Amino acid sequence: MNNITSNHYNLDKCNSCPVRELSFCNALDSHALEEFSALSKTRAFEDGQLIFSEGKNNEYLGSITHGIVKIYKLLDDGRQQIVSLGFPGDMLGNIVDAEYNYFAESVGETKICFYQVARINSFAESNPEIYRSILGKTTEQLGHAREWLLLLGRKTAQEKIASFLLLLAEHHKGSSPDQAFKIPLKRQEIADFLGLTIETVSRHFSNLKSKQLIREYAGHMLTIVDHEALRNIA
Amino acid sequence: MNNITSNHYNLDKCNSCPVRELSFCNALDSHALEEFSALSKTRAFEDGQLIFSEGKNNEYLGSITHGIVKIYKLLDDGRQQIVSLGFPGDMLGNIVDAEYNYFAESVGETKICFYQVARINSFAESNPEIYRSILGKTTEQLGHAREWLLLLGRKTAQEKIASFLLLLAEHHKGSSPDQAFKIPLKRQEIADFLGLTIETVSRHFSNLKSKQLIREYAGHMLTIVDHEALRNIA
DNA sequence: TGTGCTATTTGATTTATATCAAAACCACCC
DNA sequence: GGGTGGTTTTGATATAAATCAAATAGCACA
Repeated sequence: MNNITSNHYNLDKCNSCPVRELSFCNALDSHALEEFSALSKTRAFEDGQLIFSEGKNNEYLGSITHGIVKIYKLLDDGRQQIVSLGFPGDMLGNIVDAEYNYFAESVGETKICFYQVARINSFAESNPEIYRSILGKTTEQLGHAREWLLLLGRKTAQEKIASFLLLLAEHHKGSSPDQAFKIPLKRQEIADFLGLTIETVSRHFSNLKSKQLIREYAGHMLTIVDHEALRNIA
Repeated sequence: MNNITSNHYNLDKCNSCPVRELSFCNALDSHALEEFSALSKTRAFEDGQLIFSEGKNNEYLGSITHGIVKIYKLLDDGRQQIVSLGFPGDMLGNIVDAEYNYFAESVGETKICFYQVARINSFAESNPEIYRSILGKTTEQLGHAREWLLLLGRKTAQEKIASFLLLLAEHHKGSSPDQAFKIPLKRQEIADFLGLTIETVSRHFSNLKSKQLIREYAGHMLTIVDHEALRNIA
């Protein structure tokens, strides 16, 4: 990542942070947090900006504060697989490997709070609980990855789509259950997340619409009409 | 897991441990290791024994010392997906979640060194570096899981088989490159690892044999004849 | 040496999804 | 308000892998 310092703003720190309770820094007490937060730099991204790149030096650990980040891998011939979607509160990157192993790209407008890995390690000398906290986030990501292994390896296209829609709905839990929400990914991205082609995704969306389980309007606003039926499919 | 104390032997501790350099306990200095090792109980398993079960209390963290463990998830109708193969030195379970999220089963004869999660946490109060070490193993597993997401989502059956064989070969690196090794999994298990059916696995094995890229004899001893070609396929 | 039992291979056929192709939709901009 | 480019939908067809079915191989044990 180049130019980490551009575009950042250090003023509204953790106290006004929207993911204060969710982020890995949550484990720190207020004294430690004050020290820790001084190490952070928040940066904003527009839609589709590359955040991390495979093979690059692993210099930063991030915490997503706004928006969504897609993490993906590529095969030589361009086939792509999204291996994770990062939502607010999710950790981005790791402090273990010497290099990044993935591409990370913003989906819509996104803000991320970055820490230098080296600084986290120094900080940890007097605050080792930060490792426990990062471990918690990593274990959570491992759980999601393995859930998706089951989906990719053993679910049908219809089951994949239903699971995906329920995953999105999970992230709008705050609002009422039948609330409409925006589908943040394009059809091609959904395909790359579910191991399908764009046409198959589109067809199954149409199918669910015609069965009245979902409705889509204004381009990409989605309402899940029949949660129960969708859960049975998934 | 029931009956943790049966079948164990505490005599040969870390000094004679075959995975001393690989396991998460490696991070500890000899003093800390002495204290830590007193908490461990090693247990042996025969082929096909259930080690962990989904939904059960997460009471133990393990380190595989001998053999292979398959970690898998199930769908309601019995479809199965192996989400990880654990080899010697790999960590089994986690210290974060309240419950196990997977089934774990021995593949062939297996030995595992167990620690109670509660005891690890007490130990960590004076030896917090153990968290950093567990984090390292967890990050490694996350990397493997995401590699497999790419495989399941985007690779063809032939590419899957080739990748699988190279993965196995990786774990016999010690021996010479063209050395024969035993395929530890049955065809059905390979299928459940690669998101295929048993017939498809069998056909592609036959195909690779007829193309002289691999040879198989004495039931399940495998030689990779043409590493390079296999790597090109994968 | 034969008798089951399970695992594996091979064959025939079906099917879900991919591929190829074109039309429809949508957002943006002059 | 009508072009322009990208995205999505829909249709026709192809194909890889699944399914169904049966033969073969391998192995434990009488």
